[in-house]
Amino acid sequence: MENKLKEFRKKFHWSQEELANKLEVSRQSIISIEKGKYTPSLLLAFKIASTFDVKIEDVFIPNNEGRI
Amino acid sequence: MENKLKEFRKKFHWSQEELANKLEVSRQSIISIEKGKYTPSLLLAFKIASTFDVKIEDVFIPNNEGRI
DNA sequence: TCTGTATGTAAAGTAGACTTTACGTAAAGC
DNA sequence: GCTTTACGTAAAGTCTACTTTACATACAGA
Repeated sequence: MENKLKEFRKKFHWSQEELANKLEVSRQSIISIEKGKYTPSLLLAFKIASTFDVKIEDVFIPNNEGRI
Repeated sequence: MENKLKEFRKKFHWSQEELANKLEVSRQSIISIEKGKYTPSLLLAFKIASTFDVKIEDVFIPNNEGRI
């Protein structure tokens, strides 16, 4: 699962910590998602999309290789 | 997190087992999601949406009360 | 040089998504 | 009555999303 979290965050000029606060998650979660260490839950994905005022599909791109 | 999984499944005239096979998950997962026992992972949500040829937002509706 | 801001790694713990197995029930058809 | 199909519950196990804490690095500015 690829994502454009970092691009969107930069676009809004937010630090990882600011974004974490807005999303009510830890900064570690932001780092891990940006670095592709894991894919967020559906709920967090919804929150991320609405924070950037876009659709989930605009931020997250599922891979062929994507496991369930 | 509300969802319209059952509605879409009925619309396509699929049993829970058929849908589970298409999505490559267990029938238990389908039951649990339909019954609202848990919300699927982002990857599974993507698969569900593409199976019904709609967007994630068409199937899943985040609640106000939604925890992360 | 010291301080603050931003980013990153590592490790251990908790909660929940998902699996497998097994069993229960109700309806439909022979 | 028996079998098949569809739906549901329960319980125990695995994996991973997410947390907290602590430490490291690099850069900017006074």
